[in-house]
Amino acid sequence: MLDIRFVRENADAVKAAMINRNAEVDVDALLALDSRRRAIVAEAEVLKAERNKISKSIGLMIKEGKDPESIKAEVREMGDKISAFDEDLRKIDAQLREGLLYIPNMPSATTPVGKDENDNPVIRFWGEKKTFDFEPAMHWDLGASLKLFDLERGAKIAGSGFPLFTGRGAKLERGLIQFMLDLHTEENGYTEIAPPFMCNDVAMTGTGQLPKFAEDMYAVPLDGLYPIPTAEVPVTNMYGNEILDQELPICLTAYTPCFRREAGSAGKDTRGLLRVHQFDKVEMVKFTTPETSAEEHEKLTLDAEKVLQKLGLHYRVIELCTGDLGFSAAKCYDIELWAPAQDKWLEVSSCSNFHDYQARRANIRYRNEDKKTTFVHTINGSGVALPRLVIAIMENNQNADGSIDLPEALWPYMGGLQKLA
RNA sequence: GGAGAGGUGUCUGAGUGGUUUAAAGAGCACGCUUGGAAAGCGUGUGUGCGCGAGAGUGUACCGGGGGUUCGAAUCCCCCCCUCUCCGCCA
Repeated sequence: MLDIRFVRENADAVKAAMINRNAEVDVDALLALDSRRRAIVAEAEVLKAERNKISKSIGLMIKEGKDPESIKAEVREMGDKISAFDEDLRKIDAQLREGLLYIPNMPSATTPVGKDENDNPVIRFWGEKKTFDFEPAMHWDLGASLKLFDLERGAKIAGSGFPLFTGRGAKLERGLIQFMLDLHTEENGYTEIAPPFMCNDVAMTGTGQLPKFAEDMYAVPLDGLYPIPTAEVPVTNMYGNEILDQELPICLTAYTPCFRREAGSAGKDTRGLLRVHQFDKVEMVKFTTPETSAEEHEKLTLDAEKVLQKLGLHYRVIELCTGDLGFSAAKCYDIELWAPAQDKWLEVSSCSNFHDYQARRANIRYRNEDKKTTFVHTINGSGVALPRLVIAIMENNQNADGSIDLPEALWPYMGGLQKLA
């Protein structure tokens, strides 16, 4: 969330940023609450100071054998007033926090201003489009004929959007996960984390899923838990309410399944593995100082790209403009894979710098060079999400006979298997 | 799920209603001392919020939330977590 003091001192900039984001936020209402809050705090604290003084003198009187009854009544009255102030304050604090939790992050100064996804600039391409001397098949047809997954049976036991992988398809999932984790831990310098796959509402609020996006998540109300929509939630919040004494940056990677209700996208991309309710993903998360976060964000994006380069897949990197930027992000690159049968770019990674937005919500701090406690910057990105990666591998590497060549980097992870036939 | 024991600052650990403004020790920082170091001595050492240009000052915080009281780390209620034993279980 934003710092209320920042909002107070930069009200116009905040309002402008919200317009660029297409977000409707009543900044003035929040500032009115804030000034009421400070007025009440000031008044209440004067009373409290006085009460503390008199209470102390009552203690002394008792020790000296004097009768404090007359003063007690007076202080009791004071206490009632203080209680009333505290009650008001509790309400205002809650309203203020709630209001702040619904304000999206300020876009970075380097984030391009734009209205929607059509204004997202392409930053770079890698590789090139593959050409075929036959009509490339869709991944759902390839997957069915090669028996890599069985989406009907997945739908039978859980519902559509819950893929069920079989045989070599299941092994490919496992192999890809291990390939990516090995790459990030052995070459890119990340430490592997195996976190809980469910989180509570505090964690979900810390990274920004709650309170605004509750309907995007599955929930287990009986236990107050949510199956995670991304490893970002447990891995970022593992340092919640802490002052980190480790050297920054901290670079972590984690494999987790991800659960998303995809509310609001019903009927879109419903076929095959394009958009599913449960998928596997390897995530990278960094905790950095404000000074190095921009640089670490660029490096993390390159770390995600390395996965695709090793697999020999054509991709492009785009930068999200202010109108398309995610709620908590200040700056974000999307990496998109080319899928020839789909004839589309498929998003497989979203690499975001959140600045101190999540750190403030989750209360994650470190001591800077002056020993002053400071909010860290958090960065994360997919490295990468599996279903669309699998689609791209299948569609790009297919042969006329319906077989699929596996990228060489995967051979060791597939027990030497080089081709799905 | 049942029974019990715990949760105090960076750490160890005292504190069962009133100069607690949380003892003491360790650690850490700075200073003195020293050829240099250790030891010794001295000083300092939390977080949030309010006010203040600043020095500073007020307030809140002893797992979390409520309550009793003029006054709560301390008493009462609810919850969370850790440990031990029992039960159940991959």
